[in-house]
Amino acid sequence: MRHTEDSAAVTEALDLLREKGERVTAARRAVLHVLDDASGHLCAEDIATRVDEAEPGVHRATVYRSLQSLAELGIVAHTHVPGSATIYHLRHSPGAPTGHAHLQCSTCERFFDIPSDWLTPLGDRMREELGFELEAQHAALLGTCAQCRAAAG
Amino acid sequence: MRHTEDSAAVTEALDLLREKGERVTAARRAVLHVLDDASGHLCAEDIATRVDEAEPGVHRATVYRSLQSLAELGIVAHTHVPGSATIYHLRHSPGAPTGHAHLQCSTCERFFDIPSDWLTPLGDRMREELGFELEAQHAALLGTCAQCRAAAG
DNA sequence: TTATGTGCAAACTGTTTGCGCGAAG
DNA sequence: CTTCGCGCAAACAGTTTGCACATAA
Repeated sequence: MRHTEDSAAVTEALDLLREKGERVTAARRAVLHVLDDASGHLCAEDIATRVDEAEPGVHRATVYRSLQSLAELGIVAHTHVPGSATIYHLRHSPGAPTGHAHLQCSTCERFFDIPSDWLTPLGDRMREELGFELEAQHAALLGTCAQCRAAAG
Repeated sequence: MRHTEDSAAVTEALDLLREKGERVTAARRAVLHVLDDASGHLCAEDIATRVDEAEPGVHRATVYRSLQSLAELGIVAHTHVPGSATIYHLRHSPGAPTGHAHLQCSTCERFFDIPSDWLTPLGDRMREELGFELEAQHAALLGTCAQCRAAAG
């Protein structure tokens, strides 16, 4: 096991694991570190690659299982991306106080974050008229970004 | 080749194919029939199954390819569904004048349609503030439906 | 006749799972 | 010491692709 210093966010997450009676393992610690370091959003495969750099020998399947349990515990959040891999990030990330929804450009495939509250009026309407509770951050929205629109004319 | 009567929508689609110099084949005709008959939204596999009933021997891969070309021609529309198969429907369907966006319940997996214009204010904001052009119908939104919310308490 | 679409099999990506071993508690 | 997580390999779903053959135009 590697003994890199755990950041505040990671320590918090590990404590939460222990509290819930879950085990703290090298793999889970490594996954948390990767997510903590990552500025953007990473898919499981990317995470596996980086985990394997820090903690060689950790299997991809383990990364998937770790992400699953961490998601169930509410430590990480995942966003489904149409037509490609699910992306993951730490839930109570310092940079994101409100929570954010995800936009993906269908052309260049880049992601853009928007504050969740942009979706609040829509969510309200769905609740009122359909009784449907929207989870704004759970699926990426598609469209075309400014750059690609300009490029396309 | 089967000689079932083509509906107006199917005839229109086939004409469009010819106009564009694309070939009218049994497989494509069958795919269009299935989409025309279908009330709800079907994934490629479902379409393949139904196509095979009407036109035995049509390969799944052909259905995928047909859907692809029909989508490029703007005859069918597809919606990516987080975590499962892409769903397809006829573009200028008689029942859907405005176009609709798709909601999926994460619990029971059922779909709900909402008018695209519910997303117009959000789309406007994205365009103004980010230059991002939202394609509201291109990805399903996730949440929890009234029934499942009630069931969960 | 000739380009385009098709059938088939095989690859591919993203993800899950059954099994026995190993390590956290 | 016991249970839970892990590594591994294999399976899975959804989709795409290279190739040779068939067929719409």
